[in-house]
Amino acid sequence: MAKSAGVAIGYLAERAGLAVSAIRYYEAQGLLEPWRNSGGQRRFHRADIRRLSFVMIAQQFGFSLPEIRGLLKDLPGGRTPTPADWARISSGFRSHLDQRIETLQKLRDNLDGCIGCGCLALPNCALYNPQDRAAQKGKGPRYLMGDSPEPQNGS
Amino acid sequence: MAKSAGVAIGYLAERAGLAVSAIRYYEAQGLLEPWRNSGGQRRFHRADIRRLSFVMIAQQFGFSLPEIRGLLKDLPGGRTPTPADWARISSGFRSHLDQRIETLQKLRDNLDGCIGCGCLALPNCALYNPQDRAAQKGKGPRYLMGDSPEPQNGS
DNA sequence: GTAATTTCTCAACCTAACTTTAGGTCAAGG
DNA sequence: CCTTGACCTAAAGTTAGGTTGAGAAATTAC
Repeated sequence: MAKSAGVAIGYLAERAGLAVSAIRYYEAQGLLEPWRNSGGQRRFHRADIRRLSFVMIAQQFGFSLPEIRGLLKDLPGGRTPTPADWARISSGFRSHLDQRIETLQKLRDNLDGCIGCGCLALPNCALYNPQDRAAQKGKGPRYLMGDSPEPQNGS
Repeated sequence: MAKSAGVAIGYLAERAGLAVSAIRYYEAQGLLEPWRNSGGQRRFHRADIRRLSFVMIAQQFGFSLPEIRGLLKDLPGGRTPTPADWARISSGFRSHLDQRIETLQKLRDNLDGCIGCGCLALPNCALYNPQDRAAQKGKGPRYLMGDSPEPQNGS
């Protein structure tokens, strides 16, 4: 038992507040592993509602689906996750989140300084200086989010 | 004078740390308005380096290109922007940025609470509860970032 | 006066995260 | 039995933010 026949995709979708198509897509991305009933239809654990909630939260935190799949590795698929399971992966979240917040705050502080001094018009402004940003790399969607065109002299 | 022949796209690209193609794309999106020389090539103001810097910063802040175009409306295209110009739109930034930070902090606080109490497994957790999120709408990429499938009774 | 760069346009391609569509199958009700 | 609604698969479409490529014209360098 324990499996108690499972729930259908439509039910899961409604409970999670997602489109059915999104859930199929998530399965294709390896975020869920439903089984099939005799007629070939997907059956899910009720606990997958929480799993999907987690996915949605993680997305709000800025994680990509592959990254979320990684986080979910820590969540046992077979049994209902315990609070301890959630706590474990949640704390992984925590550090990512802290970093994002810190980055934004730094950006804001910089901006504050610039507003005060008008240095966006000057070459020594950290926010302004393109070379700084180009140098640190890996920020925005630079080069299709993966840094293709560069010198590439040697690995 | 003042226009002093302007600079070429390649120069601008290098100074801004962007690909040439990106700059053409930004022009197509209405973020820049270069003029053309006698041979039909784009010529830019030197001040456009800063304009592009602004675009890149705004992107890091999470603004979309249309939104950035809106912010740039306040930047006069014809003359070199003054520190006062930058200060004006920077302070517009400020409030957006504050909001983003606040949202993330709330999320973090919620998460902290959940880690402590294990309530991700319980129905009263704000982070967990799907219905809450489904109800507030307009968060993640729900329905292709624009809420299509909803009413759908007509058409 | 060439040769080598740059730049031009325009269309096609790319990734992420889904949705939509087309053509069929399964399950329940009357 | 027949209809209705939920479900199935596979492929194509969508949006954002660009990149890539082809073929031609303009600029720059020697």
